[in-house]
Amino acid sequence: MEKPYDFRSIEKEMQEKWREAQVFLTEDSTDKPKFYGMDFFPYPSGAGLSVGHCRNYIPTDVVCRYKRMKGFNVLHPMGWDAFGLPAENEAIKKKSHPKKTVPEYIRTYKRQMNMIGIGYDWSREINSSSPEYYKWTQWIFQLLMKRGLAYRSMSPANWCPSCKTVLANEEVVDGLCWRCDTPIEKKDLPQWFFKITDYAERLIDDLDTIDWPNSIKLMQKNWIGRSDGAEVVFKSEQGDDIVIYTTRPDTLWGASFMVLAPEHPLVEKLASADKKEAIAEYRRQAERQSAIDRQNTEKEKTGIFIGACAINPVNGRRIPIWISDYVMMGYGTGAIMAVPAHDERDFEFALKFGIEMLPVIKRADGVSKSVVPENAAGDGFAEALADAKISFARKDGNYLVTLDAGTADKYIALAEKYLAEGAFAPVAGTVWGVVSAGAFYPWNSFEAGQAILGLLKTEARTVMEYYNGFGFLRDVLLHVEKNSIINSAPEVEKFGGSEAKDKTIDWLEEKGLGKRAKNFKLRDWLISRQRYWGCPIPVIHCPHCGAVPVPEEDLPVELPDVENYEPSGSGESPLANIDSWVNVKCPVCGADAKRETDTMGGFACSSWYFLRYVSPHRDDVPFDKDLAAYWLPVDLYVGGAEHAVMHLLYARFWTKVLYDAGLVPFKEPFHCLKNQGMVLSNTPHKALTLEDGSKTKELVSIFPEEAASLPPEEVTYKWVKMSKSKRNVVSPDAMAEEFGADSLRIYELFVAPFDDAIQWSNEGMIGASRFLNRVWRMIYGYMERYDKDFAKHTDGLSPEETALRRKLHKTIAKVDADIDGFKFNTAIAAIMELANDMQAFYAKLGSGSSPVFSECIYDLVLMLAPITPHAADCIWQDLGYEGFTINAAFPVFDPAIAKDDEKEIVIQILGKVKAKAMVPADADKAHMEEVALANERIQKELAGKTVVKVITVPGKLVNIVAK
RNA sequence: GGGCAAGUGGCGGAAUGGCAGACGCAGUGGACUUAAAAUCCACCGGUAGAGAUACCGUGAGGGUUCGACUCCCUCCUCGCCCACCA
Repeated sequence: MEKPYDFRSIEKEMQEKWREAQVFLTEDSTDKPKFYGMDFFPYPSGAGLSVGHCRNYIPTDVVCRYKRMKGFNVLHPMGWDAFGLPAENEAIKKKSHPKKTVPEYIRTYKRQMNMIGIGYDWSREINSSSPEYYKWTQWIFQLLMKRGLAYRSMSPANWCPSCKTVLANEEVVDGLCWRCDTPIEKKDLPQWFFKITDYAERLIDDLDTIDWPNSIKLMQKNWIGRSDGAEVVFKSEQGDDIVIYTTRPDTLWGASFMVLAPEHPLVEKLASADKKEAIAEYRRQAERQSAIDRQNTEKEKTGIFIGACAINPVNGRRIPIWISDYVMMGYGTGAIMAVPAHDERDFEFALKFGIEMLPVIKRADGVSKSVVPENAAGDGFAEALADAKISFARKDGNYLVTLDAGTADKYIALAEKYLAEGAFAPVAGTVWGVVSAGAFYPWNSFEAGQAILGLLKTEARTVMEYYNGFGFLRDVLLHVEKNSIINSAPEVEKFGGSEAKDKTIDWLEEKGLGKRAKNFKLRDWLISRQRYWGCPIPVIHCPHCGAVPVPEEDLPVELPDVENYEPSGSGESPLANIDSWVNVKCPVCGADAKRETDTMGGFACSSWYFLRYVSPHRDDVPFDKDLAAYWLPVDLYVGGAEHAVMHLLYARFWTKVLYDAGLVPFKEPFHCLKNQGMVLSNTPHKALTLEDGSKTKELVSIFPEEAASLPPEEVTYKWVKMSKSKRNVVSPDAMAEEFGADSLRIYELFVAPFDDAIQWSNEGMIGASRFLNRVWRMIYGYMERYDKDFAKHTDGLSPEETALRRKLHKTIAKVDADIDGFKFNTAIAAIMELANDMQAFYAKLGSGSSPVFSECIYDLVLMLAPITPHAADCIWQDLGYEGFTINAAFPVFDPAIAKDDEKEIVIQILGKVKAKAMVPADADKAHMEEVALANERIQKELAGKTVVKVITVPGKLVNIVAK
């Protein structure tokens, strides 16, 4: 039977048949085990689907189809993350309205998803911007309110002046807006927050219970940022309690000063009268500073002394209180003790402002002893350096240290003395500086110390550049202070490292000076957006009753239709202008009241959508409890790594809240998470031109049109992520049109491992297409001879048939394991190998027939079915089978058939391959050894040598150790 | 500055302690064709050699092992994420 591989008509035909037969409709009640496979739902954009999206959806589709064939009841739904900034910004740009653009884009996305053959159950399609959906987003918002997890507070929020809204911390990347790269400002606005911080501990601990990529778990851990330490109460001289947080309570004795955040509430009270004006000015400056400046670690430290002192409770020492923007009000207690000997930032601050520094603390574990030898105090070391002229500067993150010649001589003399005594301590800082520069590796400290002395004595004696020179500089400067070493608490003295820290906290608690405390970098989740296109916050503000939830029977609070929805920038949402909508009666007391006019950020909508899929049409509950208990947690969740700390953290938080409320029986929503690799596009770049016209080394991406207009030498191509804003997106449409959806599917799976980034090129598509064509021709060429009863004709097979059948079953084993393990590239390679063997067999077969060849066709089609479903179903039906491959059973591997009779083993001498030999597959070690030693070639090699040892690995190799 | 992941032919990649380069792309030669495309066959890491073959070869250096792309240590490079969090 001749049938050209006309993928255009075949793919269309199959997609129609699937729709008519409703093959992807999911049943809820079944005896089969369940499998819930899900993709991150996309926000519909005008650019349509890219080949990058396909890299997400195709693998999930393969696994879901495969699971169906393995006997699972599979839920594989899709929906639209339609609310939010991206959709709204795009509509503004196009001078349209999101209510118009979003449905339009959804149609395109859906068409493309169907075009590439993704088997979604469209009867469960959801749209986060439809009232039927967001009614329940509002319902969950109120659940959070009831549970004390949603609150409104006035606070300086991240304000994007371009998007004209506030953003969550997670949405600020390098001080820039995640959507438009505009620098973020601080703005004081009343904002709704979710108390995600209450769940910080659980959000870290439960990571251990889920099967996620380690890198994502780590990112979440770092983002939540748990640290263990203590809160210690210092007293101001006036008697106020100033609580500081530290992770190093064991260094309390080295506290040299105190720093408060500029906004710290006690600053006003503590500051001396003459400093008030300067403090106010400093606060104004700090506020004006954009987040990007504040985050710049290279910048000089700033701060001022507030004219007051505090008393260190452990030693009664009086230390000055400063304010600086390197201490942040939002973390810990907004106050720190500064220990220059142990903290580089404190050290730098002390240097900048000439604050007296206390030296390091003696400890038993040797760590600090390496800095100061036991007998250093009072032996002249400090005195010798007391009148040193030392200058320093920070340069590219390093300290440039200059010693005057006299100081260098003294330093050398002392260091030599210590070295002679076998103590390398005084040069330790120097040693580590140079060691980390790689100059003296792999010497030990003592040897390195001597080498460095040698350097000091020669031309390098006056100016040395230290990498990581903190330790050295600290040692020198601290000893100039002529202070002897300060001890820790006597009870703690003999402990070192983390034990010292722990014991010190015990000691502090015992004395009532402080307590154990944990801190998190995670802040509460700011959910208000001063924008139109989002889920309205279901709250009414009453002058008497405060913020009152809209009664459940009045939900959803529908987003009103407005012509002009663009953000005003006033700090209020456009909804605030609709008087008829805003003015309502208080549901509690009936007084005149106003609706909340802010909307929720898009991440609220996506924090529970995986629950809605189980019962998308229920209008009485957000989700059916029993069905949620049946389907969830999600067995496979696939999407990009860019959501590591946003969506994935929020969804985990909401799930835990629902769990606590008794609504779901699980604590984690996504059992297994996979991140597909990025798709990179070769994108033109040019040198960044500064305002004054000079060009820098930094490259910025440009559009293809601009690249074409520039001289070629000014254009550099770089592989960067596909994004609409760079106009380097490749759409799947052209690929499907030229090569077919099935070829596109093969190519995207085959080109690289699932989680590797790929550099997109159309070149490889041809290989996928060729392979499919070859398989097609071979199967249709044989179709008239195809024997459905191949299983009954397995006796009296020729050696070629046995060999092909063996290959078939080995392939089944590999493909099965590889699909299950997300190794699609090697699964396809194995299928290609099988097809190549079949091709060779087929060529020899001529016009003959073979039941084994029929068996191979049957299993090959079913192995291809999840990967190339259109072609597979077409062949399936032409072979005379009813229905669709997705309802057939995946081929079953038979180990008895796959087993080899004979195996080729490798014979090595001293690990080098010298010969090969065939042995029975189950040959024992003795037999293999015998064969190896009898080998002609080996005999020759061994002539005149003694065999010391023979290593034999059954079925694999014999290695002869001979001298 | 910190963390994570990776580095293998001309290219994408395979092999996770046992024959390095599976599978595919590109390339070279040949068959078919009036010709081209498509298809089929052969070759396809480097050096030496007509050849069989020999030696070298998985970012660099060292180590463990009978045997290392694979495990350990140090360094280099690229990528991603985080970054004044006390």
